[in-house]
Amino acid sequence: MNQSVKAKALDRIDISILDTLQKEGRIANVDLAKKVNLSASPCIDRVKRLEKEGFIEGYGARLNSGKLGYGTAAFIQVTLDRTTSDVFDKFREAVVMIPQVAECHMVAGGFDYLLKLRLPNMEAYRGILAQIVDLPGVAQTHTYVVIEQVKNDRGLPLKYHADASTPPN
Amino acid sequence: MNQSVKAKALDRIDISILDTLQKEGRIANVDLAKKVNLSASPCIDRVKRLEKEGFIEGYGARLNSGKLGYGTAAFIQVTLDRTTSDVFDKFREAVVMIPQVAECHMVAGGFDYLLKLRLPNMEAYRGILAQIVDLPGVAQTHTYVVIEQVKNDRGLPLKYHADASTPPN
DNA sequence: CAATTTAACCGTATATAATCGGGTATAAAT
DNA sequence: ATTTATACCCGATTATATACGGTTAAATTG
Repeated sequence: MNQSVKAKALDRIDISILDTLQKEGRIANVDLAKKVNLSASPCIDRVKRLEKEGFIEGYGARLNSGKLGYGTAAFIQVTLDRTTSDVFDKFREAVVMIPQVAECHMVAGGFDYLLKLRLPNMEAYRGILAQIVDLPGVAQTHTYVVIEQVKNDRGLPLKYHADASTPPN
Repeated sequence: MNQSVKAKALDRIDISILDTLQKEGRIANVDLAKKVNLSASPCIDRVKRLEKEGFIEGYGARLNSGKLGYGTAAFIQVTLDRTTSDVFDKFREAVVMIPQVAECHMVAGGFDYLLKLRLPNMEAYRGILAQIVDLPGVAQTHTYVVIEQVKNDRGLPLKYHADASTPPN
């Protein structure tokens, strides 16, 4: 009983709903129902359940980053000078405030944090790097500029397993 | 005239719509209209226009990856053995076929590709790494396992600039 | 500067979809 | 075998999306 809402195993219809919604988040419930071979009522009940149980966290429009002034992406590896808990906390607190930092991951192996940046162009990079370097505890950074997006996440590869029910938490 | 559909500059209402939709992709048009101080008709007209002009590429549900069996993330740096065009092509073609590869970026600086993986757990990593290493042209790899997600992309930091209209392509 | 054109908007009417309640069949439990 | 629970379908009601016609304001033009 660790979840706020009891979550039973997902059946193949649930998986199909999730898979459809992660690709077509604004599909009409009527159409979603057809797709998963249900009538409208049980279909929307399932969607509501999946939302309440936390499998669906929300919905969002996928925007064209290039057309909106964020056509350039870069990754920055960050190493902190001392690995004490409060240095980490201060860095985290500060880095999340920078809007251009799209993602920040704490990683094991060689350095401490991996940041993903979204920028209008390479000129903008200068300013952002200055900000990153001045963040509390930063010892050194290494930048990798993205030349080409070969594959871009369009959701989880969901599959239904009858045997071992979908791996929990 | 490089766009398939002529796209005029976005005004502050367009930006507000995009910003709302990237966070609440399934908001009712009526409510979206209220939020941006419009009535329903011009609001839905704008949304349709933003879709047609390609600012909005689609909609998707945000799923809880942990609860769906993908609680572990890792980044893999990949260096290819020869940097000829057909080696790159073959690698690309093969890497996109692996479902666990959520993202693949070609990068400048030190190595060639940066992959982001989504995995159920660390055991699954063994199998995937074997696949990656066996991909055509792969000379060496280096893995960074994500310990903690400090910040996770919730969309672009959109802002309206009256002066220089939103940076184009 | 007045007339015309254009663009964006609003309100209303209609079509479509979401939602709710009632009833049924199936499967599990007693 | 009976009861209970679960998941489903159907139809009625409510809400929302959409299409249409008219209005205003700004920009353009004579």
